[in-house]
Amino acid sequence: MFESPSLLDGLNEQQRQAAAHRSGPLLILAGAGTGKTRTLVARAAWLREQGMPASRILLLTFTRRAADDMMARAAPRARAASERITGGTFHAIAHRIIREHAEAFSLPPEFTVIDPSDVTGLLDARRSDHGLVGTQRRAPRAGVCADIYTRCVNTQRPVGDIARTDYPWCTEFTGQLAELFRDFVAHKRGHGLVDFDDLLLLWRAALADPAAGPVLRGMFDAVLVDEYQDVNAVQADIVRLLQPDGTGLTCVGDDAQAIYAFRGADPGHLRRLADDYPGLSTVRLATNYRSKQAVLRLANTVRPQSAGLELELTGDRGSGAAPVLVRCHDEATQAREICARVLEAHEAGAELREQAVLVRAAHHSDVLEVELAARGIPFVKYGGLRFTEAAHVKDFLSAARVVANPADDVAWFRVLRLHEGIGPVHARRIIEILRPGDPGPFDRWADAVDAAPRRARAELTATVAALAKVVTLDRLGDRAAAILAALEAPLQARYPDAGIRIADLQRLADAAATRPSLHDALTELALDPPVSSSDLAGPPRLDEDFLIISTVHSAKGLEWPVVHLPHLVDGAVPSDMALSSAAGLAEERRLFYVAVTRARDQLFLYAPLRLHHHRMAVDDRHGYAQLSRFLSPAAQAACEAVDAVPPQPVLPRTGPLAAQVDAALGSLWRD
DNA sequence: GGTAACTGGGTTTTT
DNA sequence: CCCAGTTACC
Repeated sequence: MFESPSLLDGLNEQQRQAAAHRSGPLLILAGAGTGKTRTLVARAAWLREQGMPASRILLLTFTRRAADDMMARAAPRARAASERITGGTFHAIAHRIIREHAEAFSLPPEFTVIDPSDVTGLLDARRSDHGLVGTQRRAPRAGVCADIYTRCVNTQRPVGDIARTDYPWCTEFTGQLAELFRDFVAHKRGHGLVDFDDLLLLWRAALADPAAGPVLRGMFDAVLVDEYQDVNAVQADIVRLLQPDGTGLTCVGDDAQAIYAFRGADPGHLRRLADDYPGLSTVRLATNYRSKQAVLRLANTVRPQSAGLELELTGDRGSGAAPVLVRCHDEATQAREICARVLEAHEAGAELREQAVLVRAAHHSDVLEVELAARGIPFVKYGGLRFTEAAHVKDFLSAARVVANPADDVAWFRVLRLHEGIGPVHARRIIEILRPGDPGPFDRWADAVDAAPRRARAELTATVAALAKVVTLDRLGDRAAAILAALEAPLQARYPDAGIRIADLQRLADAAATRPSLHDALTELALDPPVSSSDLAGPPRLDEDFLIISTVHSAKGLEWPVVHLPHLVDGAVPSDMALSSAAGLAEERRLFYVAVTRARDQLFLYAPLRLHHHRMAVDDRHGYAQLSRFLSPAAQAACEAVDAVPPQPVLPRTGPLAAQVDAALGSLWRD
């Protein structure tokens, strides 16, 4: 059979086999750096060449960035919608479908998508109604309730089950939790609120529906799923419902890179694909095109081997330099060592943006960030706190949501509380009176305002009146600007640095104005929040160069010529939160594997041997940390170890200096 | 007496 | 940022 030479050119034998797989369910087991994106892009191109219209190909990815990247590579010059592949995260695609057919999902067309912090807030507000106020006994807090809820949904296991296995200290509250969750769901339905989990549940329900299912299924002939090891039970159901016989199904994954169990993901779904689809063909990609052999040597000592899906990476980029393990005296030394090596690599020709510092937890880079700032090394941090989590951004988004969906009382709560003199109690009372219905909340304001303390009434009324007027504006840009104008006074009163924050929001308003609708803008911001306010200004200019700091989770799927991995001590990597269970520890190991395999040429590992707030049981008095247990003898043999000591000797203990100072001061207190 | 505002200590990972 | 405990207002 003749194939277009350009299409499969440059692919190796296995990649080609996967890209040009005829028909029937296909699983591509792709180790790190084995060209899986490339293969997936080639497969989409091949399907199109076989005559499948692009619009009938669905590409499900883990992040929106991955989807955009792949779609740009699959059809770089696609203009018409029919030439474009449908791509995005499960959540984004679900939202697109639900928004378009809100009535079919029995949702009001103005429904709003709430983010996890809204969910926590909502649960917190209703917790006391269900005997979950832990003054005497330790009742689960709002955050824990939210975790249990989403875990139940995403693993599809009942609350009692989840409590027993994952939250044993909450078992006595199972009954109350169940009631709370029932109430929570009813509340969401009653107020046009949809959380992230609902997006998946609704899509799945529609696919399973005898009437709607065939229509939704019929939209796509081929379904390509990336990072299949990180799907949860609901997502796995969606895939099965989209492709009941698997004719057009392609899944790509690597169970050694499963790092989202905490979110309900289960690599078991990857392993069970063969049971779900008896005709499954499997292709293994094991040739690594990313990393030098010396990096792969370390990676292979870390990679967990699971039955049936073994994979040993082999490279084709030459041997390279052994990873360097830098044992540092303490965290400050670690920060200096990282800076020194970043600059050294920079001197040797690696731009700052070709280097990344990957951390287990966002705060692991705190000391480093101070050091970088002091040395004038620019950096951008990914993961950790997001732009939309900043207080003023939440304020603005809440105001926008009040406009978009006046029944959204989570948003009302925040907008009301922004005003001086309004705390949780007054806000709740006002909302009680505003309760949606006919007439809507804006028309009931005259009654509700009486529930506010006298001194807050004038300002509140001004804000609400300004927001009510926004609805009458047509253009999205005008709406965004008017919402910001409505908030200006309370923002000024609340934040000492209001000027900077309002300028920030100005950019947000401008960015939102480019979206098709306020709902789309809000949902996009919730599902895929920009990592920093500078993100809104578009891609940074080419001449700007900065070091990347990222959590390992956010670094998934990415690569850099030079990678720095700090905090390789037990309690940090692996995290002390995960030490108590074998499953948790296994996930930490996979996380470390993902981190190591991000490096193309050079890898630096850092272990601060003395930590300030080290909470390990071992020899805690002196804060000495143990080298990460993942640095086995084999792993250490793959590295070159060096010791870094602080530049200054530690000062020996002296006499009672403070007493001497006090005595000297005493002589000053004579008149 | 009931609320709001302030203070100090702590923080895994995210669609 | 979030939470708990405390102080300071109405």
